[in-house]
Amino acid sequence: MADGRVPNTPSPHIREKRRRRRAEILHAALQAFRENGYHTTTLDDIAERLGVRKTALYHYFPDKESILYECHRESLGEIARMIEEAETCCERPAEKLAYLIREHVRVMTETLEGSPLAFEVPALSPERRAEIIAARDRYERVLRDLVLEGIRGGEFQRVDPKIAVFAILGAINWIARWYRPEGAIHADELGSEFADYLVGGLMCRQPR
Amino acid sequence: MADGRVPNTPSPHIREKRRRRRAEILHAALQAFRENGYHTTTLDDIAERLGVRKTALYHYFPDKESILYECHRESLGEIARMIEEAETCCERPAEKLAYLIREHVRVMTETLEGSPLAFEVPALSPERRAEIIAARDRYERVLRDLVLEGIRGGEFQRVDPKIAVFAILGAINWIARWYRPEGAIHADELGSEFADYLVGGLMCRQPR
DNA sequence: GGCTAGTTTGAACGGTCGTTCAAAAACTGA
DNA sequence: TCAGTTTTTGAACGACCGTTCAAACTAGCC
Repeated sequence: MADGRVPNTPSPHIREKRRRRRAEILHAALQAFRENGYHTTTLDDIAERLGVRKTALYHYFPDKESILYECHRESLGEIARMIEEAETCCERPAEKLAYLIREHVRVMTETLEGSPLAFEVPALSPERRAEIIAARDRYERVLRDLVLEGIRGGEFQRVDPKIAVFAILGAINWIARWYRPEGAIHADELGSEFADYLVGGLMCRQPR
Repeated sequence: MADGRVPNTPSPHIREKRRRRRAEILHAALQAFRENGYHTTTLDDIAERLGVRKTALYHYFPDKESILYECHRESLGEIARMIEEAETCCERPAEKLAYLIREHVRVMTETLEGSPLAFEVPALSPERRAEIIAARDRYERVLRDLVLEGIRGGEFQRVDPKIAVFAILGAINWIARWYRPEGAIHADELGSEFADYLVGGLMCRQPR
């Protein structure tokens, strides 16, 4: 018993299988959160979508909150990726901003399938909430700097960047409250309309 | 005992006192909902703010959900009043829309003190939820018609009215997520900036 | 001052739901 | 096929919290 054996590191196949199962759980949870919100979805709800008992979930996540937390981390990862891409693919602030809006809308509709994740931050423990909020703040700062840059360059009107960015994020996050994947409004059309509207509202009225 | 006496109708003074107490409870509840959200605030939380035990609340409301429901009704009442005023005080669609946005922002910051009421609709029972959603839909329709009118009159760009209105309401409702009464951003400045930005984004770029 | 109606309280109940745990089942790899 | 590991299960616990209720307290009113 007291052999010096290190716990076996699992085989790649097992590892991969587990990773996929975790992703499945997160996906089921996200759907449940979308339909009922975090607090009213029970672990049974999530488990039922996977054809399994709720106790099985504990093999993958230590508690319910961790499931929510991982959902947040994933979507914030996408946002971060999005920001990097905006740097390389666009030049002017207006273009970058439009790109970020379109991509954020895409994340909302595709990855999250309209799940109101951003609404559930208060459900996290203080430490995790702080982490998620910090990441969100970094994102907001990028957007504010973009607006500021646009104003300084004479492209944008002299708005309060903070207020403008809150308006933009509000419009985007609110998507979770009405968007339905099977609905009439098409996702990429939505992204373009939002980008036109929200960037257009910033542009100076009389060009040059 | 079996005298034919009808249960006394309470005196005006008593009636008024009770009305005020109900309002106090709703106010305390609204603050609690703002800080913790509906599901995580307990009746104890609300009662504690009033220096009273939770069971006292049952003298005024039959259950927790009814408290949330009355909060919704009150704020929807304000919205309805706001719509009527917009009819009489403004002419052109752009003006009406700007007026409604400013007023809605005022309701969000003053009456609700930033409480994210609009986020808590799913917590209501099906019937009540339906009622609140119906009222909200009527409001959205007013806004959509306004946008449509603006487009037809050549004032606004040819956007999808549905999408534009969702963006506007998202921006406004999101205020509850970041606005703090004691914060740096002043409430009426906020309303004006929102109106300028969100109506401006709809206007045709090259006026005549 | 005393009767009545209005208000608050403390104790307790009961349901829901997250969580624990030991045992069973299914799967992996030789 | 079989030992070892991973995954799932069922039963049960326990905490939290909305709710009930009878009793105590308070305020209005003649």
